Amino acid sequence: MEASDGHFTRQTGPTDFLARLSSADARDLIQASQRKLFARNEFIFKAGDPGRHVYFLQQGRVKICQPAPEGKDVILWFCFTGDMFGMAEVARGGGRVVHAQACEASEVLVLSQNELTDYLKTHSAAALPIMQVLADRLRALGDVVVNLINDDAQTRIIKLILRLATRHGIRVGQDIHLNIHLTHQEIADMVGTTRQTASSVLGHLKRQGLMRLENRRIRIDSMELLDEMTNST
Amino acid sequence: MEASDGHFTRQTGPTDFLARLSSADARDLIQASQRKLFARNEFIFKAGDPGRHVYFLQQGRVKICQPAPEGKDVILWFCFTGDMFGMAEVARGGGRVVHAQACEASEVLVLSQNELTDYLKTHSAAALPIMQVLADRLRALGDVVVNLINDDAQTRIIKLILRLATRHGIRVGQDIHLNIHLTHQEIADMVGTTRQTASSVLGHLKRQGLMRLENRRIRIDSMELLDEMTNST
DNA sequence: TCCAGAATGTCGGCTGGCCGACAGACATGG
DNA sequence: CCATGTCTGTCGGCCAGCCGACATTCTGGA
Repeated sequence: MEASDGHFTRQTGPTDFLARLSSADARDLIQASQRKLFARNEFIFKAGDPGRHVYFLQQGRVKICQPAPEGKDVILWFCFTGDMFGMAEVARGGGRVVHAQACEASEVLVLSQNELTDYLKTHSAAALPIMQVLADRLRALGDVVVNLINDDAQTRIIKLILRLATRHGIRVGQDIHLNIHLTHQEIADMVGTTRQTASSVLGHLKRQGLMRLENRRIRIDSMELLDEMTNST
Repeated sequence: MEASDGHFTRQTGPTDFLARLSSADARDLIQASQRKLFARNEFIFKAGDPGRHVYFLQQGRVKICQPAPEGKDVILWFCFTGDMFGMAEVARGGGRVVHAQACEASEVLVLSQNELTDYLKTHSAAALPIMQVLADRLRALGDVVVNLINDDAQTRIIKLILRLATRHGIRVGQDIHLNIHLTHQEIADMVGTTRQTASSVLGHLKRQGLMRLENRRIRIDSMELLDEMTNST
């Protein structure tokens, strides 16, 4: 068991892009870019915007979600300190297809497309980490797709929690804390169910003592037991 | 390569990686890599393999699918002539999580991880097209996720067909031909339904004169009408 | 050319989970 | 510290789509 639902290792998170750059490359990136601040819930960009900038999250938390016709936005992933986002549209061209919204007050570095290509010309070693981030997300989305296709609502929710825990969880004593403010509605939207179903599944898990929600933040009591529920019931 | 210029948005296919390289870069890539042939249905790699090589499809068609616990493989996407695949694991490290299987006799260029990094050092302009390919797939998977979450079976199937047509369709007279051999089962697996439901939806569409299946290959009579069915019924 | 194995068409029963509805519990900013 | 709007728990009715089963058609390899 090596891949998707395995156990977690790095604290820096597999998503910490900035940490992967050499310190010289990171310094130059900071120098080449412009610093910007965003308030909680503010949009950094929205679907439909031109999309000529890449962002690096220096501090804070950002939610990437893709709007669907009837206002049902789907949360694709979260960005944490060190993460890069907005890259896809810059590389590929065309406008934004997703929103990027600050979950809390956040500080980002902004680089225009031209600045990025210039930077890459002189810092070719930075290309690989970028590919890594993209590759990593590709794999994560692949898992999501498989999950959506094969699993029932309860399993989807459990696997979502495990995915988040693996990527963003912090061990606190016996527990694992997820420092993401999530409503049942948002969980449902990430997993393709209704709020009601999500509520009932989460209630069920809570009653089994597998996890809690404290102030809309997930606390996991036992990854192992949660994982087991995946193949049964 | 050609995919003749009809009324289509993008011709060369957004997926044609090799076409995006400068001719010098492409030449060097071919020189640095090793040529390999695969028979129809042969696996180029399987989930669990080490995954230290990138592949460039010179000729043929390759199916990328991710295995799920109970043997229900999910087809994530297809690669056509000029496409790159196997990049994600090379960039990210870790074993393969997907299978790559030749849909027909295919010819690929193989590059080891080291050869790739060496190549990128001397051909830094090639980094951007790689990012483009990854970004493009990321976006495609995002669409799939939203589609899976929001739409019912019929709409999912129609949108799948439209996606494939947009990316890989070839205009032939009034029709658009999709040169991909697909069984109902495979369509169902891409879209998260059962074979029976897929059969019935496809039968329905055929009866409406919106599309046909000739020798397991999709022929679309009217993209417009198909598209309309997306928002109704 | 022929034939076995694969793919398709279709039916009915059954159920997971959607939908609407509402009461109670928070949490947050004034 | 309170009020209000948001979030959570839970219920019952209902239906899209799953499942199993079967007959029929197709097709690709020998």
